[in-house]
Amino acid sequence: MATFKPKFIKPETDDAIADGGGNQEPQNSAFVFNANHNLGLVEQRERLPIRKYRDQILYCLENFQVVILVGETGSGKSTQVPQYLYEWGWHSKGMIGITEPRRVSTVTLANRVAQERGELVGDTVGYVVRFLERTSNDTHIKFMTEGILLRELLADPLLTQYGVIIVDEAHERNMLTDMVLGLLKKILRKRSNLKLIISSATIDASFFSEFFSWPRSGAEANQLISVKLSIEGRMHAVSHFYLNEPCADYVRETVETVWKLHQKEPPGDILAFLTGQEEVLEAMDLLREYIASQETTNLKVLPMYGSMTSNDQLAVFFTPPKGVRKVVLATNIAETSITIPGIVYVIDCGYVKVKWYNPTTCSDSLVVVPVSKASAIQRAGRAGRVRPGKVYRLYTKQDYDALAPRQPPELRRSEMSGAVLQLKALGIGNVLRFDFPSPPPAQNLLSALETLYALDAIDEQGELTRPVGFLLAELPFSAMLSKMLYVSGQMGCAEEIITIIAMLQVQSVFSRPASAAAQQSGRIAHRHFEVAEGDLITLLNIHSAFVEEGMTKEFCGQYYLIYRNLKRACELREQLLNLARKKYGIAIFSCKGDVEMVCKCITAGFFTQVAYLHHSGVYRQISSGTELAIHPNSTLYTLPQAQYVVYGELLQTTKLFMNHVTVIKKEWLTELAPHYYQQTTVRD
DNA sequence: GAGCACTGC
Repeated sequence: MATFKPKFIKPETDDAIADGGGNQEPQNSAFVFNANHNLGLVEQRERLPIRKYRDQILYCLENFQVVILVGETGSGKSTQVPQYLYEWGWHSKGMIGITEPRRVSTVTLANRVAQERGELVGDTVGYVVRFLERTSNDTHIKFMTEGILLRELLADPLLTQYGVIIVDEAHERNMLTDMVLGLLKKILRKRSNLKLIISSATIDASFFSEFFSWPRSGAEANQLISVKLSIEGRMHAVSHFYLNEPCADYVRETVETVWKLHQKEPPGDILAFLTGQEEVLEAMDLLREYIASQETTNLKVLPMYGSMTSNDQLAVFFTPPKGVRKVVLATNIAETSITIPGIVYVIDCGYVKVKWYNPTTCSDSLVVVPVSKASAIQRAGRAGRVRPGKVYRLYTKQDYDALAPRQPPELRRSEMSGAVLQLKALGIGNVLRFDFPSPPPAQNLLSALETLYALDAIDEQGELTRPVGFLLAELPFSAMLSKMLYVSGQMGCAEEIITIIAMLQVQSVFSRPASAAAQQSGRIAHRHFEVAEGDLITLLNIHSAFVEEGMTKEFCGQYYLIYRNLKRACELREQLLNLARKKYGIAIFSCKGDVEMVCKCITAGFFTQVAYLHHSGVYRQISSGTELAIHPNSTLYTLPQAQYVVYGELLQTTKLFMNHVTVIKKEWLTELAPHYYQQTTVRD
């Protein structure tokens, strides 16, 4: 099509391809193509791209304390490097520990490595994730989640059991990754015999090598601490195309690009990235208009976003019939979490929706911002998995060049009270001076310290209090929920509070179907559990009903609930009950239907997050007077407004919305948090 | 009347 080509220019040099070749394998692919799947395990190991780097890796580890391994997951580094170290005898200096960001990959990798060694997992190769442990005295290669290593640090601050630590997927820069890296830096300076391997994406390698460098004295003064090692990957080349001029409406531009691509380009499926559900649905409608204008339709358009039911999501994994092209309009879910097969063309709108913590209002904002280069590269890489592909970026080459290298890491965008508590428990007195890989805004740390002080977890000097502070640091959830649990032990309703906490740990239990009719039925079904006290008591009701009805899928189907999440909440609940009783000595009693008691415990955790009904008819934050609204997802949205409520979280979108809302009585505030609420500050 | 996406102790 003549009108199509001039819109995009191909960069004159191919350095855009070289630097943006998509050399990043998704972290947690649902599908990993293995060309050697019918070879024996030994031959498979020999054929992996990483094999030819083995001696180099071992050499670097002999000579440097920190090795930064740059390359993709498909290169086999997560499974092979631990084995190379073991085969070379590194385990004689202590265990080889590998941290992973997720439970599933931890278990899968351990199983795979054990299998390659012809052993059962739990022997030489073991793993530890929350609630699951497969290790023995013979375990020398130990896979674990980052959270587990952090917990081990509490008992063994110098990690004396370990000779080498491998931090896998470090470029993800989760909150825990950053905590672990900051703490490891401290340890490495004290223990010169501890080695660290960081697995990273290209874009972050220099950052890590700068972070892991510090002055040394004597003969070693000029010797570098870290070294970078790049491992080539197996991706196909991706050609990059840009707009000549910025576009005004990227949803429309996406649709037009899909259509032109479809007319002009050879077969191959299309994946388009948009920022949210609303845009995906809008683009679907626009594209349907194009399709309706044609006589024959050989284009299959599919949406893909997180809140779709998993059944609807499955549609994108099917191969379309011959002669039909599949177009997937997706949110960021397709960037790393889900790998859609058959994609040859990618359209990148250039924006992403992110959550951002605002310490002045203690709320999260949901904002649309330009993507980072790392994301743009990751998105483009989705086109090069099956054969050479093409990416169409709906912005100019100049705009691309000006993009930030990466999104600020999670730790800089999040509420910090949990992290601060952890650091305090590890003996780091002044968290403002802790060496974070990317320091969070001081404001975020100060706001976390204020919260912890209000919860009575730290004293005026910033020291952890006994018993509350130390208990809160040990409990595996947020400081406010931990406080709630602590108080519930004293008030005799820990059973109910543990249920509520477990329900809050899992993703939403409410199913939200795509069709309008089903949405309406779902809403009516959910009303069955709703109570005037609010969302947390509603969750309590759902849990009881689920258990009473035999925890069946049928029950969930009938009431539009997500079985998978409810079942996980029940498992979590059982384990929390055990943990609270055995490890923390919390008395587990049920208040047997005394709802007021449960609401009081909720208040004891959330008392810093209170809103009162202003005479103008809107809610205001009690501490600041800021206007707040009940989130439409809350059960209280449709009920008459109560005078006082506490909330679990604030989200800024079109308004400042309160979520997880519970109705309270004003008197409880001065009763449960007298140090925080002087009688006079509680308004009527 | 509104919902980027995840993960962990």
